[in-house]
Amino acid sequence: MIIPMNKDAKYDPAKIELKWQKKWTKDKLYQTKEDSKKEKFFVLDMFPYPSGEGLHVGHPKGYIATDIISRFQRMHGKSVLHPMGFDAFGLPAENYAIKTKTNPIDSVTKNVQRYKEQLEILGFDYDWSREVNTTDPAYYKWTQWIFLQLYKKGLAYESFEPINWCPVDKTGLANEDVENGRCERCGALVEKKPMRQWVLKITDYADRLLADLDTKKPNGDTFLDWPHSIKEAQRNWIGKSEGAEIEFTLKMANNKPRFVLIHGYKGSPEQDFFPWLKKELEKRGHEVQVPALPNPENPKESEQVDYVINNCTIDENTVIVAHSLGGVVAQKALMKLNKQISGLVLVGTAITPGFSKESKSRLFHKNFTWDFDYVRINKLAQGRVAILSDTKEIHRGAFLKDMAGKLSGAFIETPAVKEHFTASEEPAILKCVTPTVSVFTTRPDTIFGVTYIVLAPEHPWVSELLSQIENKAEVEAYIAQAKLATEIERTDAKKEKTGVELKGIRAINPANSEEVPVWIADYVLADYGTGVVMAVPAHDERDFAFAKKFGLPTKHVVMEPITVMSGITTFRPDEPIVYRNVIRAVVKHWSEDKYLVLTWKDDGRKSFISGGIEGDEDTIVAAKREIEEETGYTDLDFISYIGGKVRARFYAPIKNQNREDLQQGILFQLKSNKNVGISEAEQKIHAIEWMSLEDARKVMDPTLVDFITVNRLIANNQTYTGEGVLCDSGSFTGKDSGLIKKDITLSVGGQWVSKYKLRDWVFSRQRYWGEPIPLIHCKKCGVVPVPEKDLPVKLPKVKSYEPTGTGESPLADIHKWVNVKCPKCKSPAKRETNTMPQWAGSSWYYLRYMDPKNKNALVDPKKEKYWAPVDMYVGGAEHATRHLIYARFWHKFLYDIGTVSTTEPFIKLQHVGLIMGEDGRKMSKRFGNVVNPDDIVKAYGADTMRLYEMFMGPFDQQIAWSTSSMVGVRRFIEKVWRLRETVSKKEVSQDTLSELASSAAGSQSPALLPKRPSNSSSSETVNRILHKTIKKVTADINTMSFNTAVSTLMIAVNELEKIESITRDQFELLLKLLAPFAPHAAEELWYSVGNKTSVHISSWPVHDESLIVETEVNIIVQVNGKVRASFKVEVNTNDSELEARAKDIPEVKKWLDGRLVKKVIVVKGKLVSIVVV
RNA sequence: GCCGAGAUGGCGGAAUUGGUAGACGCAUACGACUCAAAAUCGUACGGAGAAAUCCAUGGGAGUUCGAUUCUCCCUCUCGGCACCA
Repeated sequence: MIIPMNKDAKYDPAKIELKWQKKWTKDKLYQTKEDSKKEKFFVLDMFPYPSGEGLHVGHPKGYIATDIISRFQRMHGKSVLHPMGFDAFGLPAENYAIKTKTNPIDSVTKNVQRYKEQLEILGFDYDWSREVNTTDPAYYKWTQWIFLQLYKKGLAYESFEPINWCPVDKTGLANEDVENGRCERCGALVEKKPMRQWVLKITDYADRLLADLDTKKPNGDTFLDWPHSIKEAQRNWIGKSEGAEIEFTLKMANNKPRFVLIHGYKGSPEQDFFPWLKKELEKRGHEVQVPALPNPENPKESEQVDYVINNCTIDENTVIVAHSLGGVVAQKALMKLNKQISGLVLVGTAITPGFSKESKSRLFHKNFTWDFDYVRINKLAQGRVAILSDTKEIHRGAFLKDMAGKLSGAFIETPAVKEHFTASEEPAILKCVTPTVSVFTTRPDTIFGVTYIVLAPEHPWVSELLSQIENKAEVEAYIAQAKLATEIERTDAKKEKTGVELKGIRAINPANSEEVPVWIADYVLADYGTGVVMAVPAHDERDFAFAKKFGLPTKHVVMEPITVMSGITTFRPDEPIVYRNVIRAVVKHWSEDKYLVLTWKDDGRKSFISGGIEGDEDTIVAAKREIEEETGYTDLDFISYIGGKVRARFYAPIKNQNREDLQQGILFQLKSNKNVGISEAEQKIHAIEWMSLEDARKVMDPTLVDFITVNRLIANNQTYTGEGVLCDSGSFTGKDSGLIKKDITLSVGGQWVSKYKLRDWVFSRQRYWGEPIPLIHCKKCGVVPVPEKDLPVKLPKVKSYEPTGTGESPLADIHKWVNVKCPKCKSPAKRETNTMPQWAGSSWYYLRYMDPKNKNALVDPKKEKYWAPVDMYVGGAEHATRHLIYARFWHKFLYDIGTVSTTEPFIKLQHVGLIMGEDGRKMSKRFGNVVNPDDIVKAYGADTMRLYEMFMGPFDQQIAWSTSSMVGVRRFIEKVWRLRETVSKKEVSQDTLSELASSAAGSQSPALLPKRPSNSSSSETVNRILHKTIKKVTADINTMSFNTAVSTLMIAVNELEKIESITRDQFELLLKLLAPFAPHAAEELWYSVGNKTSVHISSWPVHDESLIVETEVNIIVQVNGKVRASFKVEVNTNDSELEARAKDIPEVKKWLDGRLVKKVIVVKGKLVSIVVV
């Protein structure tokens, strides 16, 4: 595109830009040092990935901004660190290598070179002596070092769990690399594949990553000055939710063990927990025997053992639970019987005569023998042995732990309700003998509404229970199918729900002891929460959809907040309330899509049919009765209940009483128009009408229950997921659901916990072009870290980069490299062949800029202390939940091990809005809308491009490129150029003037343009213009409002242009303001007026407020809020005079004539607002 | 569905704590300069109207002397998350 430009202009960027770039480099103008006398400023760009395509015009936008900030801060006398580097490991370079069979090192070197050239022509002030490259072994030595530290702290672990696998790129992916079930890089559908991999425990840092987003400074500002949207995206990604973890006991229909409960010394079946445990077990359908052992006060071994053998049924279906000395009896009986049993639970049992903390000797010490064949006991109990120990019994506990070891039994240490398990209820024992599953819920308040529970198909219990499931084949088929489905298929919320009931297993709701069915379904995710959901279809949409599909019941336990009626039915607070259960019936026409609506004759309100339920009358019967009474229709079918229960409080005028109704909606359909008529009394009260639901919605009062009902019918919304008042919830009935969540959790023995959506970081890539993971696998020693002195583990050259898809990277074939000696035992071992993901190197690169050449440490602590943290970080918002989370995670870890001194890496973050193509689409080769910065610089100059990108619009906003609009900023620079000629001649030597002329393009002599006679050539006017500009530009750079900063400069130049001449000092002020934006032009002009050192190391001007103050202000006059006139006045004119002046203006008088002035508002220095009637 | 950001002339956008809506730039029109063109300079530039004046910041209400700005509801656009219990 050809844009008309001033060919005669003396401004020729091609002549000056390269010249200054060379000089700045030669002078090392931008090399920076740790200077303890100066304040530091660390301004950072997200470093680029050098692709083969080079930069397009959108990439430098952020770099221009940081360059402006960097120069601005340098001119403030700060020591500025503004570095640049390259992130070059990863798939694009590797895929290119595969295609061209070249070593990625070569293409990376070439691309980096090209990128640097493109950056250099824009005149950035990077300190290139600090350049880093993630693929440089001297750099990735430290990436590997960080991995080793993570490994040593247990934060890197080997896992064999199924992970996201991209079948095209043939590598595992982190959760963060998957977008909507597809590989973020290539778009292929991601599969679940079990795979050996290295995983970083980022979840250990979830809480801190979340909390520090909001950490406040002492002054109340948040420590992280980040865009709200990025913080929010991170919060979302971490996904903390608080809720309850509650245990549900499972009950099996088959394989019901029978229990023999054996009491201890001085015990009996009526004492301690025995009666309660017996009842609880029987409730679950178990047969229970509790023998009363002879002589409990003075027990003898053989007497008690024989009693058990002779009086109890002990076989392979028997579980023996024995308390205290009963445990000895049980073991002895078992040894004597020598028969297999189903299980043995020893509760606070006795082991030797000296087990108790009481030293006094007891008779039974002698009457019992204290030898046990633990191996045999374990065998007889089929390995199912559990030993319960009360945490309060420290002395006994030590013995029990030892015993558990010998018995190879489960040692369960738990606080008993009463010491030595002597309370009347000891839930720990029950838990031990009955299998339970733990559910996670954020709505424990709805627990009374649970009608089934659902396990994830992968839940470990499912395979454990398989033998006891009646429909085993069906369940296995479902699990197999769930495994086959891709992530995207499984997690599609719109998909119809699937699932299978585990027949023969029931779960017991701990809130009300109700038995509910147990299902597995793939809508429950194995790796979130506990992998088990308590389903409350009445108050959760997913549960409802599932319940509806499989015909599971719905139970409402939360009433919607009360609806408060008005008018004739306004509640009368002083009178008593009658509480009722009420039906609200909607009756559909026999042939049309219309419904019965009543119009109340007293106040004209419209409602559906309603009436109280009498006593224990059936709801449907009550509804039919009311329909007949109020409308006369009798021939109807029940269709369904409508939504949840709604509570309403109102005054019933007909009955003269206050009421609080708990309303249940019911839908009926008429089969015919059969009508028995209604009583005269009813006819007087209301009229009947047929309406469509939409019409009914329009005429019903939005505050009334009927409105909720009709909305539900229209939306077909059957669940109420909000908070409200509980009903049918035992002792919690009537309570506010939002307030008792924790109480209800504790009451069912649950705990209040936090869960996160964030998953651990899958850190292995089965690819070539990445940092080798510095570990060695030894057959004897297992996984052995590479000693730090042997770092870096260099990536070897290979012939084929093709990924293998086997779970190993192509490195596995480089035998020379793979086969090493174990660092520990020196026997033959193999290197880990997985490499690190692309995000590894970028997770800490900002630290290396502080000390890029250090061979002994990642960063010198002194240098780190000086430069950290990053004061300003600019980059794309697309990194919100990957790079920025990973880097924060590593940084916090490095803080924990003392490598860095701050808890957060980036204090201020600003994201760049994308530059789109001229067609509004993303700039891409594919669309052919890519604009190359080199071409733009050639045509307009780097300064024009810089100014234009800043002027386009708000920095963080996405805006389309427009080459034709660039001419405006180019004209602006030319204007500044011409302004140079108005600088008073006597202040600048002729030499420099001619020097400037000679550097100009073309040979035509510039005709001096006729100037308008200036309205004031006084220095004062110029100073006012300049100082206002200093103030605004300074403020705008600080808030990154570059577009208005540029426009402010334009305004200033437009104004200065009108003035005949300005002084050199004044012109220099302008150049300083321009310098960060257009560094070449500013430098050229700066030298041209006689300076010998760079404008970029001059000092930023400070505005003088006294020069800005205007003596005259414009006052606007409003009449009834409309602007009618304005006048100029001295700044300090007082209110009454302002009012008088305003009222005196003819244009104002016109509006005041014949009207009464009601009020006058005077805002000093701004306006007079007159209100008239 | 949930969370976040946004919607202002032909176009990109501006507007301090609510106080003259449309700064600055592009495009357009006219004029000056020129043989002419380009460039430059000047003038105009939201809509309706001859004018007075009226209407205009996605739509609708509200608070206020006064709303682009504050509150509520709705529509649309962009970004993030999404069967997260």
